[in-house]
Amino acid sequence: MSTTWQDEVAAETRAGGRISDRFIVDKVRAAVLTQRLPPGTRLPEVALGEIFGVSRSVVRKALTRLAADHVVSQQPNQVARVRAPSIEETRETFAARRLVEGEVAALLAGRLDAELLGEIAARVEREAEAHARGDEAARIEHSLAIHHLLAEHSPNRVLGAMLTDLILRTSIVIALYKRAGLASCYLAEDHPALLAHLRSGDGEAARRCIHEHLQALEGLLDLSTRETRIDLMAILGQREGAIP
Amino acid sequence: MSTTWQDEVAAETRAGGRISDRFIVDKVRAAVLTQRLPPGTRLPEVALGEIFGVSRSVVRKALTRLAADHVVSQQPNQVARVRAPSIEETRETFAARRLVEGEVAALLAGRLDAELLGEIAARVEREAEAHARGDEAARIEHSLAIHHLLAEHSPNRVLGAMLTDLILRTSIVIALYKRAGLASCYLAEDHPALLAHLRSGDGEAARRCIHEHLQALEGLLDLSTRETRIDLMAILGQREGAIP
DNA sequence: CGCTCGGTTTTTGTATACAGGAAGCCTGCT
DNA sequence: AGCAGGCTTCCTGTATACAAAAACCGAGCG
Repeated sequence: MSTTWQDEVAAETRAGGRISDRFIVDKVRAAVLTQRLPPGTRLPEVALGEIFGVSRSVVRKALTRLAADHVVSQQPNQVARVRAPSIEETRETFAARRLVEGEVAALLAGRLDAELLGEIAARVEREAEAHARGDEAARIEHSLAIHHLLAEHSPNRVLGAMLTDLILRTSIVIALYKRAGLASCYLAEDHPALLAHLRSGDGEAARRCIHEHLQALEGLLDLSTRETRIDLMAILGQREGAIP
Repeated sequence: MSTTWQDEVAAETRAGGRISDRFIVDKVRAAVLTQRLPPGTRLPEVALGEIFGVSRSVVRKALTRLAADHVVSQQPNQVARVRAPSIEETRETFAARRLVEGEVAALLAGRLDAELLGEIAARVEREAEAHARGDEAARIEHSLAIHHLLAEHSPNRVLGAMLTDLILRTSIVIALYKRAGLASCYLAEDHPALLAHLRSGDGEAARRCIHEHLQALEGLLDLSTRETRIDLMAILGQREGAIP
């Protein structure tokens, strides 16, 4: 994704699609996830409007939705900024996701049809391949897809929607707090083990598996309280020109 | 609350406050909770704007936020309508709340300071009094306050925010599906028992208590699948003039 | 050198105008 | 009478203009 947003807008309009708030939400969210938009980045409405070729009305709607998704923070009479979840919030988000995704996995175990199981199995395999060949972007895509499949097919759709939200939020903080030296947050055993439990129908094992998986993932992050780099960035940080 | 919205607007402006989207959100939400706005009610932007004395911009923002809270449904190029959660969604909402509020209660047990415990105890007492004297509105207010106190003071604020949302949603469906003959959804033993567990610090007992409480509450509703009264109302229902 | 005060600039909040789509309605035909 | 088609009317989507608030910048002073 080395293209600029203007290029994508041009491609979209050529393809006959109108630029709507949803388009903007997707692009900004993707940019935050890949850290092309670092935390604290200012997102003025007019600037975004010019980039996407729409008026402030559409941009405002998009920003409101991004705020509801906890991607940006919107305070009255102030510019919207890319949110920088604190270390504490990061821990709490992981804890919440452990609870919710564990329950979803437990509900789902043994109830998956063959097609869905196959889809998950394919993703698990392709994730391992991507990791082996060092393609981190592809690995993340497959890993996210696995968890999104669980969320989308949750028998309890309310929990499923909550899980979708939590997956996004954890992805953001993983990008934020990934230990500098670490090439990848990959745990080779976890996804295959989860798949096995889902297939065998052992709900409690699936729950435990999810729990440990997320615990391990959180452990790979640099959540040292001493170094409050992020808070400083949020307070001082008005690095401009980051809009590309 | 027998006053009309126009009266409340007049009172607010006299008091020096501007009418903002938040004001509208609160009023509509309250009206939905008390069923002054039945499910399916149309909420055209211009009509709301005239009632509250603001332009469509503000109304739109309010409606967007109400949609994010699952109070109204907004589909492209269609009027916003008061949402009518299905029976299935009702069950799923209760299940989600059992999971989340159970965890919050377990986290909270034994960690509450004396002041908060006192506040909860006072609410429990006043709820019983209100029930004894047949003041259902006051009883609901105190009951909601108890659960909101748990949500607000959750050590995990992410879970706390999720619980706040679920409390609202369950309140809506309780109002919707309350068994016709039932005067009140009151379970005399539950809140005092919860308080005792929170005080003693037995987290698992508190979780179980919440679980059973919510299960009992759900049992008091009329969720018979045969009678799809609500779906019909959502489909046919465009009873107008229900705005005041 | 640091701080404060005032003006300027940027940015959001709100209202309004116009265009497009959906729903309802009335007429005319079968 | 029932139904199809077109028309009118209502309602939302988007753009834009103006007002108010906040942020920024620089001069003047301690």
